[in-house]
Amino acid sequence: MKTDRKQHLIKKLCNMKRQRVDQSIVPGLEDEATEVAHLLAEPKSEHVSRDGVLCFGKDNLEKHLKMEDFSCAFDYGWKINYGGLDSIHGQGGDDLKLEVLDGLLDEVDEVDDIHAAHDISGACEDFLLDIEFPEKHSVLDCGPREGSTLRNSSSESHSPGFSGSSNSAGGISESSIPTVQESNSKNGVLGNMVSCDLHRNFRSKYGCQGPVLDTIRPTIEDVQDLDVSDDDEEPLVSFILSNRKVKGSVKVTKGGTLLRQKRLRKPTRRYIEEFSRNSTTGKNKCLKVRSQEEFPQVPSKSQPRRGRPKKIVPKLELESDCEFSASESEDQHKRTKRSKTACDRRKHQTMWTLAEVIKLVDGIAQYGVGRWTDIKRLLFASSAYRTPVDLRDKWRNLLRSSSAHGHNRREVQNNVKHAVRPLPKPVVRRIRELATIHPYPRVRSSKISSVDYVPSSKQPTTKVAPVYSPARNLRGKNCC
DNA sequence: CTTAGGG
DNA sequence: CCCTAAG
Repeated sequence: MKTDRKQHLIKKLCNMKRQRVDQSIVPGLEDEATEVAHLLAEPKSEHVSRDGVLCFGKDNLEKHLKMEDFSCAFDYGWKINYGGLDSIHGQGGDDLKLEVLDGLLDEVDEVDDIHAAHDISGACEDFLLDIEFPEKHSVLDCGPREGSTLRNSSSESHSPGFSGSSNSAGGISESSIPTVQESNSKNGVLGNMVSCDLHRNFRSKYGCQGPVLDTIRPTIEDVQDLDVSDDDEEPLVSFILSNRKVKGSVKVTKGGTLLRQKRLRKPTRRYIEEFSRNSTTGKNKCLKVRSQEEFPQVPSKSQPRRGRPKKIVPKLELESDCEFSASESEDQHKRTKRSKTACDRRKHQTMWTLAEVIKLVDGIAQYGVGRWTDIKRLLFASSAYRTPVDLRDKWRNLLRSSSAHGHNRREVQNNVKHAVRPLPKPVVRRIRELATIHPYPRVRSSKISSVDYVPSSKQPTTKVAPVYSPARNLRGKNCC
């Protein structure tokens, strides 16, 4: 009987929520919500609380509806259920999330970003899940603000009433607080306990940064354990979890298990080797430096991922180490050298987000191929990583991939989509266009063959050609 | 220092 | 991503 009523209430609530989505404000909902919340809290089944926790991050409303009422509705499924308006807003929300995250990441609210993200909004729909991983990954860069960003954007997606501020990046921080409260009240629908928990988290989050880590981390661990088996079924969940883990300033690329893996993997054999070596030689300085790099908190702007200095520091140490290790065999010495360099240049494979790719493509469209430093300075100025060389490499890869499954088989591409990181079709199209306009040296041959490139068409396409020389000037002028 | 190209 | 050669 209780469950019966519960369901009824949930449906009712659901309807109200839909109303709310449309009308943006429905007085009296809070009361109803509280009532339902009590009912739900009583059974205290595991999944209720879990859902509550998991729903915390993104699309609370969506998830609630999905899990409780529309079990078949997932991902964008729910958008379909809710018709045009919501579809638009939902997409807008996701789109916005992209923009906002990226914008904050770059600390520059460039209009370009918005353009870029907007361009791909259609594509995002398909690739949302794929985007989210890298996207959240990049969130690492903006620790403190990330929380509010996420929440803000999430609420954007289900409450059009707030979408007024969506266009201005400046309004985000302002609107985030009230929005958060909104989210909380929605969360409360499923359980006050959860709500309380969230409130705690929020409070600590907005109050002070320090304690947050300690507060959140245990929660994460708990939820993580619960969630392990559901990871496949609930991609959003993993997304949320990961995001929260990110708040713990731990680098995470995917599911929760990776967290521990990474942590465990940190003291590599090489590291231990070095450790012992250094301790025997009594050179702690080297060790210190290494330990700093071995445990990178986040690729923050203040600590560029790979700076030129890195080259210098190890070199000096190497020299002194050579002096010290006079007794060592040459082979060992050689190995030390190699391991040192390898250690310093360890791969921090920061995945390219779709937004980044689009920015890159935009930049290339603007400045042409080969002006990597300009593109880097103008579009990736705030991305501490991503050297011009990286951009070039990425472009090379993009060319390759775009030409790989180009005109041949779209279906295959769709199949590959799941295996490899897919590239939205519009983006691929742009890449291919750019590739035809200015073929990349050397790769050109394969490129041309696939696009049926005619050399004469390159010059007439003056759209980009003239940019080349102005860009030169720009480079000189551009001091920011 | 920047770019191209190879690994 | 990394490294190196070339301008």
